[in-house]
Amino acid sequence: MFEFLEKKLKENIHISRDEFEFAKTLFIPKKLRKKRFLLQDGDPCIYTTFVEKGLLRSFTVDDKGNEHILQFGMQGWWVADLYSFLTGEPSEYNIEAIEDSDLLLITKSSWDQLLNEVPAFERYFRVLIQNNLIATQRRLMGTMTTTAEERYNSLIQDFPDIIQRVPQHMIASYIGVTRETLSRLRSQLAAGS
Amino acid sequence: MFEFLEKKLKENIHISRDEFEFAKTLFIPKKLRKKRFLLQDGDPCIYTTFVEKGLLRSFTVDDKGNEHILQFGMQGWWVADLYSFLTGEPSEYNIEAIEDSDLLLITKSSWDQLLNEVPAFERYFRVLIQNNLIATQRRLMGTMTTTAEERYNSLIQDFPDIIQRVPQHMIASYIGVTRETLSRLRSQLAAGS
DNA sequence: TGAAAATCGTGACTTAGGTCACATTCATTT
DNA sequence: AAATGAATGTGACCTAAGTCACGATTTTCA
Repeated sequence: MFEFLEKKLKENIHISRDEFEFAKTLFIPKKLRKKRFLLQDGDPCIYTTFVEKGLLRSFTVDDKGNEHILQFGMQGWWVADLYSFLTGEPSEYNIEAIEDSDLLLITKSSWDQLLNEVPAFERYFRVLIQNNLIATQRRLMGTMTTTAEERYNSLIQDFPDIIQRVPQHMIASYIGVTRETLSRLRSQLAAGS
Repeated sequence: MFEFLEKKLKENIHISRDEFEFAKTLFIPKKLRKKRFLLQDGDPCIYTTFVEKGLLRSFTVDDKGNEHILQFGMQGWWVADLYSFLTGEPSEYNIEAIEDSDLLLITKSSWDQLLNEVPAFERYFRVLIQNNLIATQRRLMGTMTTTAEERYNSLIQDFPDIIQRVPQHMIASYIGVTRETLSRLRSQLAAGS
């Protein structure tokens, strides 16, 4: 149940066996079946989630009922609404399983305890958040400087297998266009090659 | 020269006098005059910068020569191209002073030293980056869910004084529209009230 | 102070992507 | 196996924002 978490931690930091055993006591294993929700908007995001296996997405729903995907959470990734997790305020995001998933949940108080008692975790999360910030800044600038087609191509470049695992309308809502636009774009790409 | 840095640190973490004195030795004070550059794209971003006084902006220039602003750096903020700073790769960003500014620069190796020798700084930067990530995620979702007008209103809501200090075409390139679009938008807002 | 450079406004036209509507295929459940 | 719902494709039309062009005003700095 903790294989992938252990692997990911050891890629980034050095922790002792005792520290890892302690960490394991703070996580809550959970299986989440496809199409089930881990978080619904309006509720506070009380867990940060590590994906041991499967695939999640976090997304908002706007006034017109359109979904906008903030993040796909693949194996080895962390998923949460950070703001709600840190403040306890109601979340504006939903988190849903795209595939049957094995998750490791940790509450805010356990997380605080982990950071306080195992300084290596403080560093681990700093690096994690840092990389996430870099990626999010890239994506933000991408929406300002590139076309929908370029963003689609970047996505399949960066995450080739996501196309196989995720329905197209979710890809569309991740790159920031409607499903119709992505559909047309793909048929143009297919014709042009 | 270190007044504002000290203030900002003490808002977030507890550090001893000795630790702060040590930290001070790692920073390089620099005055940067209006319109001068701290970083030009193509060069590696060798410093992370704390703004003691003044105003910076970081921005990219796309193929057509249009500028896109990632960040304004006001008093008490940190500015860098994180990716380039961490990896040493050439930066795709420029950092320029919008006003005459007093800066505190720190190199990667000094920064590493600071994080290793004063654990409170590890936490300080984790929290800083965390808040930046939350804000950047908000801005990203904003570009997908809101109109240019709403983004403009949010900006003047969040940073009322920025309108006075920054030329309009930079505001436009921050919210992700052309200067013409922002100009028209403003005259509509003025007419409608 | 006087010339050069920035900045801003605005009109005419173009365009990428959105909206709405309907049809088809594919998957899921009972 | 039938049926319901999810996912995709595609045509016709619309709209927010971009592009290009020109003038006017304001700053900057030599």
